Amino acid sequence: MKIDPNSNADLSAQIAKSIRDAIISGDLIVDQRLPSEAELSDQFDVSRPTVREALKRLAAQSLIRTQRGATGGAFVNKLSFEEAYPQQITTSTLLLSMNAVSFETACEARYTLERSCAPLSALRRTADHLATMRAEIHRQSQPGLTDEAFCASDVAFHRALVDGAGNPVLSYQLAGAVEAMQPLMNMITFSARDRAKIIELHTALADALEANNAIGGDTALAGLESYTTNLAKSVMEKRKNKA
Amino acid sequence: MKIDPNSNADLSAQIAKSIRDAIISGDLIVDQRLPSEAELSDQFDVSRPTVREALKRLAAQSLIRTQRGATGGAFVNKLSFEEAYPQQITTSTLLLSMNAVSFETACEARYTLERSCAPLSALRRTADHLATMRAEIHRQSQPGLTDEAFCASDVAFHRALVDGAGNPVLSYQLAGAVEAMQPLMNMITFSARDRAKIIELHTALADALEANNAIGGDTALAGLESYTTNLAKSVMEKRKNKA
DNA sequence: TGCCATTTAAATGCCAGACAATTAAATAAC
DNA sequence: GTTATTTAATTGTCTGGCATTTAAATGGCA
Repeated sequence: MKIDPNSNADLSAQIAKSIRDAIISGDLIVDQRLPSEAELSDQFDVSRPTVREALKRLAAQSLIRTQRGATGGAFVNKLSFEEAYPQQITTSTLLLSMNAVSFETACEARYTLERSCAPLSALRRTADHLATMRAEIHRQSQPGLTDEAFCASDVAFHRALVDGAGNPVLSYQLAGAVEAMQPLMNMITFSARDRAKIIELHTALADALEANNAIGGDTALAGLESYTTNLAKSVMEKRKNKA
Repeated sequence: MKIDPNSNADLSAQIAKSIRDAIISGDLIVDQRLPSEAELSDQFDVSRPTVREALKRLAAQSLIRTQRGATGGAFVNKLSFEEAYPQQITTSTLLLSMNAVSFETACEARYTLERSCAPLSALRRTADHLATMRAEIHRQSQPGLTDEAFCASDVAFHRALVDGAGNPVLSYQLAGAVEAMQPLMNMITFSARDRAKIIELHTALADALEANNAIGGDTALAGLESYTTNLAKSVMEKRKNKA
């Protein structure tokens, strides 16, 4: 583990990279204890605060966890899907909002990915997944629901669909695509008629999955995509005309 | 921006969360300058090193960038797809290796997602994408190629396929799924016959995309998936018998 | 006036040393 | 043998300082 004095990166960034590489390459394995901060400062020939900054960088990526006390220290963290989810969602959300991704582009990505999960979900969804979807459909039909709550429920519904495929890698990769849409969806005002149509398509989707009907699921998702896209388009146009 | 003294999290973690929330909510916008480290220590009533640890956490997530000098400071960073790619890939790779995800599961996720991109790619791929795919096919047929280089070229080929869909959100979401497979693929030894078969399927795929033939592309990808899965299965069995 | 060199000030990068808080293990007391 | 106490190791935090970088302010000069 050495440091390049010619690099123009911060010392803490270089140290973090060095340790990160060791984790990725397998030189440091899960639950292995890193040297103490004092030892690391010696090894890298930097001060303890600098080492700490490096460790915080790694902690921010959930690559290590720290424990205080006598047998404490920094340990290589077993990155779990649960931990990775929120990061994935945060990053995806910021990517969309900061890069002015159009509603169409984001929507296309989301539905393209979801439609690829639907056949697997039709095959493997459990009763639990179906129950979640039905519950969310029921919530969506509540009259007093705010637009935001409606969108949140929509996300929960679609997450259940994705999880139904029974592939954690797939669930992880899609978490960003599905959840990051919510801020965009929140910009839309849903009329009672809009909601009824969406609920109808959600019901058709749940029915298809319950019947292990992959083609029906795909049809419903395709319908949702075109309906959502058109809805967004008309809302945007109305807003433009007003302004 | 306040801190909860009852939380058992590090001060630097709390401060990082506070600033991160401000960025996500839009209270801090892209390129906006954060208060200086000294000002932040005053505002949060902590020392400068603690503030710095918080800022390093945010820097590790590419949420801020820092500049030295008179008009320097920490600025909200415009998170770009280019920056997000490596993080996504690192996280995906570690998730697979640390959670003992089976080859089948990872492979299924990868090909499921890729097959969803193929129709769009058949529609929109540019000459550039096709050229990249052809070049990688050519590289794959070089006799002296190591298994690792073969896999790396495989990844590049599939990235071109995904990028051909012309949807940056899709490219980003799939980067993890495609690239994270490489360490798993590297565990396989490819015989000349294996490579020939894979190159044949790659060629069929490129031909289909060139002809805007979505169905042909899907067929080739399905063939690739089953061939890869079976290949991995037989390699694993051989290894098991040896041991 | 206009241009160039110098100085200055503000900010981050880094360091040394110290103390507080936490925790497990070693030790002592009963 | 069990419980209470002490001890030592480690991270968390603070104070204060110096080095480095950079843009802007200043000053000198034509």
